[in-house]
Amino acid sequence: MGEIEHAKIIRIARESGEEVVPEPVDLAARVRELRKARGWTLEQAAAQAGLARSTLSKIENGQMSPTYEALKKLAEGLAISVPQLFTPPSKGQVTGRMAVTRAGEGVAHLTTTYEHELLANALRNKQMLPYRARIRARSFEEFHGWVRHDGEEFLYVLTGIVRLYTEFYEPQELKRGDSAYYDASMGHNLVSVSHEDATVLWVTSLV
DNA sequence: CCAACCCATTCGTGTTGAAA
DNA sequence: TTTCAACACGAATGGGTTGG
Repeated sequence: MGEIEHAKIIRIARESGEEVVPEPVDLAARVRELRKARGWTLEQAAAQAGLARSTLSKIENGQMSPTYEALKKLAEGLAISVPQLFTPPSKGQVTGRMAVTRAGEGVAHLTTTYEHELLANALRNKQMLPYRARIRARSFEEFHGWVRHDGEEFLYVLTGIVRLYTEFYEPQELKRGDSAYYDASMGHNLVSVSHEDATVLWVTSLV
């Protein structure tokens, strides 16, 4: 049961990001938006792209449609790909997001094997899923098979001692301060071996 | 208040490629 | 070849802010 719940919160987190409908976006506005997002002036952006600022101005005002060469330079200067120039920005891509979660104020999510405290839960559409977990499981048998999902996972032991079972490696005993990083598509289950339930910081990538 | 500045836009010109 | 349209540039212009 535990592994199902575990997989579920990850899936929910993954799906909570709003889907972006690809709609035609006009290049002019997009370029200006990208430039502004970096806090650049026309001069700075033009220097980055290797274009004249007047040219960039015209592009942003729809007075000129750039050649493919200019588009390539522009994309390079803005450190993005050419296709991204025509892709409307996803909502969460706005720079400067932040979420602070005070100790013990994460969103609780209980399972038979783990007690999850989701951190930065207010932040939607994020690339990582951080949570603190209390490991209640004491033996591998408490899980029904391997826990596995997409993405990569980072694990840092906060208190106690855990044993990390993985599909392809020998079980690892990890104590406070130890950490592990692994592909989450590889089966992975965690149990406490210390007298008290261990707690760990887990970060799962949602990409 | 005005000078000095910064930034964005507009203007005038050179270049290039395609059509007549 | 001449003509025309479009791109790109630097210089000039205009709007807005800051400091004396």
